[in-house]
Amino acid sequence: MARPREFDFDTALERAMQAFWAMGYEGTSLRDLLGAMHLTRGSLYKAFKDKKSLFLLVLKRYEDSAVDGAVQLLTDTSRPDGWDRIDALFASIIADVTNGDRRGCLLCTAAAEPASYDQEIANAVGQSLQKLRSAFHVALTTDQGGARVDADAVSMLLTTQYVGLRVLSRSRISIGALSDSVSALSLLRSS
Amino acid sequence: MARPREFDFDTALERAMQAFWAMGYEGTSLRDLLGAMHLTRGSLYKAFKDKKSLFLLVLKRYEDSAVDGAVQLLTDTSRPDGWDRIDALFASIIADVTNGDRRGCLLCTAAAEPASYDQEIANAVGQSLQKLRSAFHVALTTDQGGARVDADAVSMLLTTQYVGLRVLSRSRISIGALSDSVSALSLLRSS
DNA sequence: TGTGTTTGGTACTGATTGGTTCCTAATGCT
DNA sequence: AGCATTAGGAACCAATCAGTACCAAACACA
Repeated sequence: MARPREFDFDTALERAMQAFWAMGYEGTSLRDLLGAMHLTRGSLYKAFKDKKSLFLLVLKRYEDSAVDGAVQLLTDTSRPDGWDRIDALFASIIADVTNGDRRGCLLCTAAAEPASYDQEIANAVGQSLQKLRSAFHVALTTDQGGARVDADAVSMLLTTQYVGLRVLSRSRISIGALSDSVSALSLLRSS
Repeated sequence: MARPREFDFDTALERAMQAFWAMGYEGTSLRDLLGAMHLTRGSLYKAFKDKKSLFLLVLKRYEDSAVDGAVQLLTDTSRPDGWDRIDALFASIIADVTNGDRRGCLLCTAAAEPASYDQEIANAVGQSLQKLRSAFHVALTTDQGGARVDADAVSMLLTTQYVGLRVLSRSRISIGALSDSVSALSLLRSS
């Protein structure tokens, strides 16, 4: 009934995510997006309404990929030791940086930006972080050592640690320093 | 031998710091700065060269005020219990948010921004964070309970927590969640 | 083969970006 | 008083910002 779309919506969204991931919301201009997504203005605005709407879709996509990936890792009870799962998650953060990926986390970057003054963006970011915290909580309470009473507090500490590490990943901090931070988490294991 | 400056350099710098603190480096435009500093373009560019140079001065000023304040708190050996000092620092972070100050930390915000891709800015940020980590280290090794062998790792974990909390402060996260994170730090005390 | 509908692309919008130019005003020194 | 030097301020700069208007191209359906 009408001309079909020439580009793949999902591919374009993925590319937009990569751009926002590297440069943040304000830091990514429309030109950047058009280049990364291989689109022209007309197509972008027709398909995604405007920059903020696109970013909200990207946040959703990020939650469905990166965040849910972390959540699955943390809640995978086939690995009976919850702390093993937590260690694995933080090890993957270090591994990213070791592999030269210093983009950190889209959500964590967005949280620091003025973009977070926008209610819809703040809600999306907060929701994803809440998901992450809940997953930490699950890992702490499905630990083979048994549920701990302080899981609420520790899950939040781990979330804060996640955010801190991801933000520091974007700076030129040494991998050794990041590793130090992660290794200290073992002190929380046997409590 | 020439016309004297009509504005106070230090006051203007302080005002620039407040502006950058609230909106980040990229997020603060020249118009914002001129308004906040009560200057016109000519004065600003004559006195501060350009936006980035001004920001580097601001980072220095922030280190000399906010960071050094935290360092002094952490290294004040008149309080014999190092963990008391650490608790006091984190309590002040919560207090800021409780008092409605959700600006977080200038350095932490800068670390997340694309601004950190700039070497000079990244160096300044890294240096201040290193200062903070060293202060945590001092607090851990001048603790009345005696020096601990894992002070390197724990000091970095605390630095990461600091960054994470300051970034989350900028989002709409609840004070309760932030408090949870801080309260969990007590688990690191007796190890 | 039209006809209606949506796409892709270009040109354009007004506003804003960081930065410069240039002139006048204000001072200290001679 | 006159001169050198610098501050303050307005006008101006090209570049870029996000977003819109408009038109031809491409398709489904009749």
